[in-house]
Amino acid sequence: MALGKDYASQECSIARALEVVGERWTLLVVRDAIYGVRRYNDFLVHLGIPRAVLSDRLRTLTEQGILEKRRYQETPPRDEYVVTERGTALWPALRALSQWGREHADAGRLRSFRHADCGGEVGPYGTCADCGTAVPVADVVMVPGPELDTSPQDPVSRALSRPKRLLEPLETGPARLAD
Amino acid sequence: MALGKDYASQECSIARALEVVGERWTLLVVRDAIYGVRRYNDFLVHLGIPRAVLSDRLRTLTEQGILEKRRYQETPPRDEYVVTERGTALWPALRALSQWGREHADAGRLRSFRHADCGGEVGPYGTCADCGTAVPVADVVMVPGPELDTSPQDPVSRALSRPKRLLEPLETGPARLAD
DNA sequence: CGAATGGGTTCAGTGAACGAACCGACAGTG
DNA sequence: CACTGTCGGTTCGTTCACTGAACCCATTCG
Repeated sequence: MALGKDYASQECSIARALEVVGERWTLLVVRDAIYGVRRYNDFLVHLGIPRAVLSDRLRTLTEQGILEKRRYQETPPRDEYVVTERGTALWPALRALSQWGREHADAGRLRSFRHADCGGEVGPYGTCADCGTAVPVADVVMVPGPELDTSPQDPVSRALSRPKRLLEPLETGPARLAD
Repeated sequence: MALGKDYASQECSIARALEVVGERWTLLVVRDAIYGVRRYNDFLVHLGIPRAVLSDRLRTLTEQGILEKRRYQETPPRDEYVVTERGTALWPALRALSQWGREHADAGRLRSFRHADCGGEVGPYGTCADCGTAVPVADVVMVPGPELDTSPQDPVSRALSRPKRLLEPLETGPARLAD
């Protein structure tokens, strides 16, 4: 961890996890990656994070095998950051934090998560309220709630204010004019 | 959050949660509180955290209603910090982080969590592997694993290296000589 | 009396985060 | 060909949180 020292004295898997993803912004970058954000500029405008910090987090997460840097076009060379299996394994932790935030930090219903197969809501333990199965990340659909701002400025927030299956790449629209 | 700015631009319950518990050390303080640590000095020696930071975290967590400051003796005046319902509600997130740390950050089995009623292991979704029920925090027993240091120096680590039910106060032994 | 304990506060030094500026490669426009 | 814009960064000065050590006060033990 970057802040001065790590949690070396802690014999604890929570501390080990926080050494990897406990820095400021890191979990939000992973969250965005699971939501389908892949490009440097999309992370930048959506998070409002300083460029130097974003570069550092993307590099660290890539080194840790949580993201994978992938060239998606050659001229000009452009890379995207795709979340790996190791990264999607953080989804239960993020979902639990999201749940806690909803119930204990703002009380708003900004987004909800639903099971793609049957439409049931994903409950506090990650299982579908309707069919009871433990829903894998790829089968989760993020649905905007009533308290989510309906007219955000940046294209990334706009793309994330529509229902969207997790892990699928984000279509930010005005990226390549040829579309 | 304390580092320069908060995550104000983020319309996201994960960001709201991280504003409250996302600072360095904060989640480890909550973890210790759930493990049964209650006293300033016990947090101090177990976490190896600077005093000023610990004071700040305890004050902030108390203001947020995650811990409750409670006077347990009058002469001399002594307070303890007890985790509230709002604090124990963070357990699913901590358990998920712990799970990720075990599988993706160190591969060691430092501790495991078991269902007090039937002894079954608490699985990745917080349910008991044996009887299938979603195990509430108070019914979780923390069991030291094979890779945990068996002879730690400080009394808090020693108390936590024996099987122990979560939320129950820690007995650190040489605290009050009259016992 | 002197030493130890519990629960802090204060302070100087360091290092990370912040924001703004800059940069290089390329693409499209006039 | 020059101009403008986009993408993915790096560099740099300032600010601010974390760190470790020292200090403090009330009380209690020997």
